[in-house]
Amino acid sequence: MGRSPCCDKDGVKKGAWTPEEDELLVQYIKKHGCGSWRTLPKNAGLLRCGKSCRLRWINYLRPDIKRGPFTSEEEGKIIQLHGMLGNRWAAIASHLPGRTDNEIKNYWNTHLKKRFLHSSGHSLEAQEPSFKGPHHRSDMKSESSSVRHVIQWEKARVEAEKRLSMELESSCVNHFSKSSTHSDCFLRLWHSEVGQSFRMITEKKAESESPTSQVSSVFANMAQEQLSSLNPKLEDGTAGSDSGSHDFLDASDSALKLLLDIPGDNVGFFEGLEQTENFQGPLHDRYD
DNA sequence: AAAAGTGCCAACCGCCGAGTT
DNA sequence: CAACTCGGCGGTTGGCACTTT
Repeated sequence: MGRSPCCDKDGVKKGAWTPEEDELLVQYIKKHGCGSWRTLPKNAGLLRCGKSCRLRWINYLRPDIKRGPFTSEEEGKIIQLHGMLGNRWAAIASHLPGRTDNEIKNYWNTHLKKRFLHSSGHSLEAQEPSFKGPHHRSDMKSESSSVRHVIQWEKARVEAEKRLSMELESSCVNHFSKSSTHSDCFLRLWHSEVGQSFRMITEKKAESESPTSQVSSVFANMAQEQLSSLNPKLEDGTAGSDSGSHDFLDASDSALKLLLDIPGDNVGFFEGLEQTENFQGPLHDRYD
């Protein structure tokens, strides 16, 4: 089943936007709002694809865009959120007011990623043996380069997170030491959007035989046990996907905020999994 | 001064999921 | 239920600016 292009390729302008085009787009959206991106360019008198207009508005023309370099606080948030969410730039951006997913993605790829690889003490490319395919599992030495690439990357990432968390520990408000237990933290995480994503991934992967899915399943079972012991009412395991049944829990925003407050010691359960061979992180199916 | 190399970022491309017909 | 539209997302790239040789 093919799909029609989002716009007629002929007569559609591409490349850098001119100030005149920007002006047309801004004026139109100010008057009529975004509405349908597909029809917007025609109505606004622009020879652009609707997608292009949307991107231009979201990444550049929106009035609430924050310009200028990232602050160290923003950088810290990006690092921690990336540790939890992986390359889900839009989700990360939603926690950084005024920053766009594109901006964060660029910043990560051009600054942070490089810095982590450097500080982790080994380059990813430095260890590149023969490729034996993604499912070769006899031992670590013969592990496929792509899998080890992921492992190396995860290690570098976790190290960086840990370091950052320790740095922040002294200055941040320790949410958990005051009112919550470790288990409580876990419970909240499990019911958050993050936890929901993870459960979905785990369910899918459990169908296959891959080591990654086995590790994920262990994590999922562990989580489920914790959950059951803490709140027997939820032990059927389906409750987590029904946000309406957990009015004591906030949506993803607060859950992530909570996670951002976790000091270094409390993210140990992620780190422990990282030490397992082939671990790709509970939320990182996109690395597959 | 010019060529080559590198970094950065705006914009494009193609895929996906949700919603609609 | 299949076919299709649309918005949204992440990966990638083109081209400009700057630095190095």
